[in-house]
Amino acid sequence: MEYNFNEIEKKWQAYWAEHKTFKAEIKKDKPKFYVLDMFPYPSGAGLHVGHPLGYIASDIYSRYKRNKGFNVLHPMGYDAYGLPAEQYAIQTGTHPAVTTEKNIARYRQQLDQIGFSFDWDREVRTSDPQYYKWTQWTFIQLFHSYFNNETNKADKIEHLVSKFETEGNTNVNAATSQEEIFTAEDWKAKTEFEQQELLMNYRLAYLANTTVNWCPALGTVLANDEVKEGLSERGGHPVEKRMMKQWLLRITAYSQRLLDGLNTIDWSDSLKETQKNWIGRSEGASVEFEVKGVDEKIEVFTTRPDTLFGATYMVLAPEHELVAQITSEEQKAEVEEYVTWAKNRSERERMSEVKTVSGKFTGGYGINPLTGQEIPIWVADYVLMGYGTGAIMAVPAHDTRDFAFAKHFELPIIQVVSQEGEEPTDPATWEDSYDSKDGISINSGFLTGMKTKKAIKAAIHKMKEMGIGEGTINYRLRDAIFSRQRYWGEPFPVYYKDGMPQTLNEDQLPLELPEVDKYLPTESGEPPLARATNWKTEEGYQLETNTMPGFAGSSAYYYRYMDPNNQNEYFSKEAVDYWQNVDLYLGGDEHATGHLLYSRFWGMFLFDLGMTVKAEPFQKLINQGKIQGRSSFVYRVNGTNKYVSYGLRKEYQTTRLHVDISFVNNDVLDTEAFKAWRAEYADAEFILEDGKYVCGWEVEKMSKSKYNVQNPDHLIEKYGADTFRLYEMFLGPLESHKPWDTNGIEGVFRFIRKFWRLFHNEQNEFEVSDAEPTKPELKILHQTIKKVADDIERFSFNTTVSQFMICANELTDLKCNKKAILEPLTVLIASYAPHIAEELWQNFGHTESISDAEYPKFVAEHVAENNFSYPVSFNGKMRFKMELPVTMNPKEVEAAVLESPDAEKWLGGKAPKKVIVVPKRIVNIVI
RNA sequence: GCUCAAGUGGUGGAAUUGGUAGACACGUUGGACUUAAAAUCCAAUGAUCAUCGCGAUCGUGCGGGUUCAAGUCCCGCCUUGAGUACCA
Repeated sequence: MEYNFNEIEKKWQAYWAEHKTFKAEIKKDKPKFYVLDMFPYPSGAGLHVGHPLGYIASDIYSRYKRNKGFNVLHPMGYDAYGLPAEQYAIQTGTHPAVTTEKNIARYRQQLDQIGFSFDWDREVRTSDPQYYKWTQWTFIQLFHSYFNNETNKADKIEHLVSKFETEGNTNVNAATSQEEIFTAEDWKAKTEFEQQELLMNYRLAYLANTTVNWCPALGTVLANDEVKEGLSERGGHPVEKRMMKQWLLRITAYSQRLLDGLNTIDWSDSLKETQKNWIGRSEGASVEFEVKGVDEKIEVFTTRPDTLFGATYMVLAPEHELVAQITSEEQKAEVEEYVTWAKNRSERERMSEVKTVSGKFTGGYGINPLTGQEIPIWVADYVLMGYGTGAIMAVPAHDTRDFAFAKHFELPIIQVVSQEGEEPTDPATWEDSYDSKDGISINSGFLTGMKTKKAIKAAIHKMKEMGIGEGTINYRLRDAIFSRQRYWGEPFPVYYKDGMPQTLNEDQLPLELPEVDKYLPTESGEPPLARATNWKTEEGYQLETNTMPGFAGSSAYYYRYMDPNNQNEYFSKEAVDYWQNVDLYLGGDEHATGHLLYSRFWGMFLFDLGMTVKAEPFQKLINQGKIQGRSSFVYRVNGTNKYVSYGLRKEYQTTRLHVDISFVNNDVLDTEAFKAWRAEYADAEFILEDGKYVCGWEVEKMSKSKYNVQNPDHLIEKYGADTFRLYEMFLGPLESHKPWDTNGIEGVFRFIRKFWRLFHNEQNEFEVSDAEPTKPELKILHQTIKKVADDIERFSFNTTVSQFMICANELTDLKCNKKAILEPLTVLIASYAPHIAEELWQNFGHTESISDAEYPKFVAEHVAENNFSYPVSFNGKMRFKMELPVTMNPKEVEAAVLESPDAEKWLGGKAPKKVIVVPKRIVNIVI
């Protein structure tokens, strides 16, 4: 074999490992560059061709930056805690640590054979006590912190306590769920238990009784981002709402900073948009409504205080605390029944019934503070307890949902917004609500005649004056539920003393995950950790039995990589001062609202503690697209065991069946392999076209059940890692989703062998010449130097591969085997195909790794041309080309073109109306 | 429903600032080499028309518009994918 990739690749992988070629160290004289991949969860299935796509791109970028003179940090590790290993443990009794270890070994072996430039000395695993010690440590800091809205950052809870001792909470502006105002005397009068309970309303990590997403099948609660369409993201099990006492992180305190920070980072617009929507900021006003005959006020949130005059009824969420108090005797039974029904529905049921209107009248009345009018109070599940205050004023004329509700229950509708110069019509005749963000107030007392924007301001001003409301900002973002009733996660560094949670001392960390007899909840429904014997502190206090969620360990691993073996602190000041933050982060977009939001929050908190130097952890972020499978199909003639070829299938009644892509080559089925596949196909008969059985195909998700999984191990065995790397990049733009084409890899394999032949004679001996390069040879080299650098910088990896092909084709045509050309070319390709590059580099006589080589300098003269071939268009249509010196000015070009015989033919004797000359681009003649 | 992204040959895709549409590959067809196959090399390959070695017309989802010039910018639609789901 001429190009023995197997031998070459093994040789260089061993070399890199042995010489620790990619070990990153702080080098203050060199600029740093931190390239990070989202670390994988090591699943049992191993990698398929989709997984390494991002790793290859980031590896190319890392190697390129290294050649460009940067000190590159490019680490890898494992997000080792997770549900699959635990589910497997429940079924088989195998400890999740064992499964995880095994899967990691397999991942490592698969990663190694692709030839990545990771610094493996920096590997982290979230399930390693030396790692999760710092996850626990951060939790303790969060517990002892609150968010000061005055300084807009986290502060020590002790500072808050001393304030309470001197002046109570009257002047405290903090992110809190504490509503009640108290004085210093009140504070001092409280028992320690009461004080601790109150502080929970301020802590950034706090314990609270709250509505959670409970997943019975997984036996745990889930965070909002772990629930997709009412089902658990992992496993797709139904999720329901439940009240439970849980740990939460007060991420909502950072809502505004999380929003503002988006303007400072280089992420895709769509990802920023997703985060913006998830944070969901809306400006509006809170308004108090008095309740007739009850000494309570209902606070509502509205974005349209200008429509207050159109509020004809109010709605409380079924869970609203005032429902029982407001409900009249006559309505009591009905309302109670409704509330019970609404509370007991699963999320999925609730969502599928979005279009059906339901609700009950409570019998109570609220008083419109501006009109003094009594309006009925309803309870309905279209109002959510989780947003705003869980109560609304309904303006049916101008809100779609209120309109539908009012129509259904025949409640009055009053129009209060109109368009300028438009006559108001009778709302009773409307088909839809009039949702105008931009109009003129009508029927609205002092607001009448004002434009919406002004009316909103005026309404807020008036309400403030009356002391019934004020302008407020609401966020959709909810605090993150941080407890999981699972085994395989970080234990909380928390114990309970007299019913109140206390944190362990930092010197007691890590609190290691205990052994349990079964990975299931106890008989009494407590989490698995309750099974651990003596799960108590030395003093005998009960330790927390919940564990932390998946995002705990992944929220700051990027900082730990900077100093992964530090025994004394999370990471040293020196390390973080040098490495700062991640310059380039690559990963899937499924983490848009989970990991990427929690990480930013976690990073901001560490920044507030003064531990880091950048508020945003990931400066540039790229989401690589998914690689889809290309499924193949056979067409079985119904009721027979005959299979008809794709082109003839219309002549029969057929059923389309997936067939394993390993039996299919260029859409032609290996019928013998197919017959051998399964017993039921052993006697299969085929109706062929042109002597072949042609399969149909479709692009689908890559999955086992569709028999379209491409295994990287097989491809690397067949073509080598360098070809595999090049082909993954050649498939298309990094960020777009694209199908894996089984056939295309052959073309890249052809290219790499062609490339190899440039350096070798017919006996496959390395042979390059010392001759001076010619102008065309220098031209293609320098074009390539420029194109490759430009394309890598803009993450256009597919076009770089094309350029390598163009370059190799051209040098082959020129029969160029000159060292002066091929040696720099080797450096250019080193980031994409590192093994072959190292081998050739060594043959040139180098003793150092090519990763230390300098990226070749681009010399513009080499690509400069004396002439430019002008495309000449007539009325925008290209008709002919004309070669002219680049030194000609537009006037001269125009003259030269008009004089040419070609132009004469197209002009047909007429004088051109206008001639446009763009130097070195185009000539356009208008006739 | 709302938000975002994307629609270019038989296929993956290229065209970076409005300036030669289809680079580079795959596939297909024909040819060379070979006992044969593989490998390799050469040629053709958007569609239609053509007195097919001159050429012409059409062509980047659809319909308009701006411009000397539009795949690229603007307006309206269609389709696909993703996210979100009563957010007041």
